[in-house]
Amino acid sequence: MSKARCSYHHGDLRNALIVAAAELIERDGTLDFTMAEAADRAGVSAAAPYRHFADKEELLRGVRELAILGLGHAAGETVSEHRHGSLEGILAMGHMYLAYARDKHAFFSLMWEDRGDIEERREKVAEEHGGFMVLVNMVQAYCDAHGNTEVNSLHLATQIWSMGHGIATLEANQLINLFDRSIEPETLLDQSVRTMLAGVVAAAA
Amino acid sequence: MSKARCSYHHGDLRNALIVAAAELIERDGTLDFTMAEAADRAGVSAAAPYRHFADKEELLRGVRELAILGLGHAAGETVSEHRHGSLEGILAMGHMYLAYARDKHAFFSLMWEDRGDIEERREKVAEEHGGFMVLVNMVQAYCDAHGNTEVNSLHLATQIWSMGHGIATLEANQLINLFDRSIEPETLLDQSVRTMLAGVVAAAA
DNA sequence: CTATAATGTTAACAATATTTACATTTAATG
DNA sequence: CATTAAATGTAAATATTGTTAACATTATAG
Repeated sequence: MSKARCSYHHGDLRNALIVAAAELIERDGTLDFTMAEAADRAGVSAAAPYRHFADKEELLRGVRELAILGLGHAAGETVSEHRHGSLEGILAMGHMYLAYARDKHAFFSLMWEDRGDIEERREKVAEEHGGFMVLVNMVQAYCDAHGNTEVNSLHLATQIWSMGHGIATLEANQLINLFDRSIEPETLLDQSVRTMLAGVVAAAA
Repeated sequence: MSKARCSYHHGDLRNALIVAAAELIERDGTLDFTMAEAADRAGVSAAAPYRHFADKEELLRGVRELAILGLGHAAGETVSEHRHGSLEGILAMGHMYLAYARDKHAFFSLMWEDRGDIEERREKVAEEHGGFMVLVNMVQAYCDAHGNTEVNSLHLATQIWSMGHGIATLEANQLINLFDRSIEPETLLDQSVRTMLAGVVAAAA
């Protein structure tokens, strides 16, 4: 039972469908692909997906997991490229986030878009907490290096995440530069992160 | 041609449909209401809406306008209740934003959720720029009052908006307190806004 | 008062998610 | 190995919903 297309049975349809759906989402930039097309792309009939997913929503959940993993992976890459606890590392993390939101836009929104299954998504993100925890550690290291042991790095990291997330979503809706076309998302983010971290350093003095 | 239900003609169907849709969205917390139900609620047949809206998307746009206006109105209320240029005013603005996102959740997401008509939404928001401009003015006044004439208040206001927006959307997905249930969105926002504004004051010194 | 534009109605239509009844393969069991 | 149950596919039918078409009624301009 390898991944060969013996004839009748697919062998790994569940994953094939998730990948197919992901491709369609990337291609069209929306979540409006049809089950039939995803099935077709995986080489099966339109009803086959229902052997693996209760409904389209469940298939989307599968894709979402993929997206969450992808972001977590990118976070890992980023942190490995910078000195631990460095300002540059934290800023790079922000840039990675903005880039992901831009380049994998449909994936990015899928991750947060509500479809009633908030609790389930929350669990997924928590489970694959690598991404966020990486940031928390970087922030912690930064604070340590700057002599502030008082700061709650989890709170501070959450603020940084929020800022990045807010900028990313407003940018996606072209609202970040509503009244000033020259605004650069990365600049805006860098600036505010610097200010927040400077606040930490100042408090330590 | 008053608002009486003479019999055949409704008189103000377009608005009635927008209100009906808004009610359904509030009731269910999703955008999945059916055209038929909205029409029914307005007392007309299922096909009638198409005399006023090309498709469901266009009706949604109508509701979105309502939501944007509502937020702008709340911003006006908030600013009028606080001393111009005061820190409290800016913080209150943030609290209002978080409250709106919580209390009118479906409206809030509808405002930003992409459905391909980003440019159109961008225009709507720009048109009804009251809300954001109110914040820009408050920030400007704050900076003036604290002797910093260098700061770009538009940039700073955009950062504050982004932070509020990020916190609001992460909270909506229950991610703001993923690893620390005790985190309070308003506290987090207040704290970061204070830090950003303090940065401005420090730079002026 | 009449012609026309607006606005509603009912009855199809079309696209899609989903279910049903049946087919084929795999895997477990004796 | 033979048999059978569980998985996994298929094709055809169903249900929901957005949308259009053909026709009816009202309002309004001239």
